[in-house]
Amino acid sequence: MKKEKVRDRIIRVASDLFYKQGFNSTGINQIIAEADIAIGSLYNHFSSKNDLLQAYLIQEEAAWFDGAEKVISEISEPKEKISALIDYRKKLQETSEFAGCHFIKIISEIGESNAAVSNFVKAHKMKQKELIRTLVKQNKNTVDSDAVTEQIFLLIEGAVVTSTINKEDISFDHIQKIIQGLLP
Amino acid sequence: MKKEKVRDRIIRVASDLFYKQGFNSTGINQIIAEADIAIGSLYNHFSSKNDLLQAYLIQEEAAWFDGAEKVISEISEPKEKISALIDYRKKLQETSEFAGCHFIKIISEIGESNAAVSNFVKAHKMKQKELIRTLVKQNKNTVDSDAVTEQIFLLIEGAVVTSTINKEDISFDHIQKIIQGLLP
DNA sequence: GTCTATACGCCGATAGAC
DNA sequence: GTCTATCGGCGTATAGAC
Repeated sequence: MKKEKVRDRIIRVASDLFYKQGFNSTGINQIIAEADIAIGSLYNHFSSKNDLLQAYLIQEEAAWFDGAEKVISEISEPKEKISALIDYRKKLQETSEFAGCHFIKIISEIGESNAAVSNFVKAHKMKQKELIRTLVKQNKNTVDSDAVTEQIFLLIEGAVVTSTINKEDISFDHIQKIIQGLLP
Repeated sequence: MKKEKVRDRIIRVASDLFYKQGFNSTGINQIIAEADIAIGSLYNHFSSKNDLLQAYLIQEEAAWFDGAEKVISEISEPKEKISALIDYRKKLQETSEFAGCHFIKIISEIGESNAAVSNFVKAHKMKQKELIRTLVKQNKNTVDSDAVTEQIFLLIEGAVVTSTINKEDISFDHIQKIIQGLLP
């Protein structure tokens, strides 16, 4: 196995800290200490903390879709693919100890103060919705695909924030039932 | 009209800043500058920034329920009360320029680092859900009140976070239709 | 109970040696 | 390309005068 590159280690450490304790609560000094590098090395790879934030978001988006598509591709029935997508979100919450959605978190924290980040998150959520729409349309006899897509998307978002606040995953079980009832 | 007390002015200014630019991004110095007081006065009224955070959350919860109950009490039909509650959330988003839910925001920012805050937010969301449950049960011929309550709650939470990211209120129009279709 | 002055530490970022 | 040393500023909080 190839040795992990310095840049990758910085992103990995920073991602973990940004996610677990928040972007503003994570200092450069903590990142370099946990990554076991000097501050000069960090600024050799990233021009600013903001630059590191963007790398973090790009990496998390890639990981999110890689994981989602892997789960979906293992199943043939569209209706079951949608169920698997919800289980995927549920599992992400469980493995992170209900730390929540990376993208909702960062928007909650920085608001509209950084347009690049706002736009990235907006685009990310749109891509998530389009993935749902694709699966809904693959499902035969769905009456109003767009309305069903919207409802599924909103229920998932609601379940994610609710499970983050309550530190439990029962919301995902609720929406599984609702959504399976929605689909023919 | 009675002159606004210093303590109230501090809470008002701090609340606005915590909401609009985030808790961690708001410094004590900014609060005292905008409230036009000295730092000694702030620490005379609040023992720490954390103490001020708690006062902020308590005040926002009171304001939320005052506003919700006012809107609901003006209507007699339970089904229309639920519709009015959704419009209330929509209006809150519009008047804040889609700044989002105070409680989801603070949890996203501080995570589980402050148990008092986590528990307060969890209890607040439970109260919101119980308000919905009361209205659902008042509506005649609802088949499974608890399941419908859960679904309405999750759809509203999903609409709030989605409208915050997209800076638009169309999600509320979507859930109005869905929820009106759910209720007999 | 409001004020000013200040303590002490961490913040992000840069300079320049090697 | 990684390192150490250091900058200027802002963070929360306290002391003590009035």
